[in-house]
Amino acid sequence: MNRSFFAAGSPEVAPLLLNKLLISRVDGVITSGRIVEVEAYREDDPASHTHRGPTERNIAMFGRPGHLYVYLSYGLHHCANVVTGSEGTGEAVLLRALEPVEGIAAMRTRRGGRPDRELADGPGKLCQALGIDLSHYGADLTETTGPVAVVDDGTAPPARPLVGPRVGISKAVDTPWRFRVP
DNA sequence: AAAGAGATGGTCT
DNA sequence: GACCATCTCTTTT
Repeated sequence: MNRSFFAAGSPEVAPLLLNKLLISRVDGVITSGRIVEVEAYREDDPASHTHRGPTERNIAMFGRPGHLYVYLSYGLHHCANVVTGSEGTGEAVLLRALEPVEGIAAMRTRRGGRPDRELADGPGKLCQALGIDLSHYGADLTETTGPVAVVDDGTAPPARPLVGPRVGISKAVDTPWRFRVP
């Protein structure tokens, strides 16, 4: 993807990320999935990690767009975000679900032999399936030779994405910034 | 089918 | 010391 794609605000970029591919190359294994569910976050948003300004954890969200923000959720799971907006604005799009495309056998192994339907249908699950963790913090997603990348394979985003409230948050629960492929 | 609870550790107050 | 941008397993309808 061109870097300019990521320069708009997270609520604008989020639906455009639908149907893009997320590709990882970890331990020499290539796995990929189509992005089918996302959520937008930004600094003026009480539910965002950046709402109280830059910290060591969230600094990537204030960095250049098109890079990866990863954090540890509930001490157990990793969650992957695409940084958007201009540098310094503190916004990102959380990747919530993928439809597995490539390397499905490796995903099954990483996911402990769970049913295929549950390989990447959650933010923690997709990171486990693709092998994404804190070692990929800040990775350049526009660099296709890097460990993690967002790629446009020509599939257009849905004309009418499903829109709804975000999940798993306790503040700004009514802000409709979750987008899904129908 | 739905609801509840435990796991588990970093981050921020 | 409280609070999580979650997942899985167990228990209850």
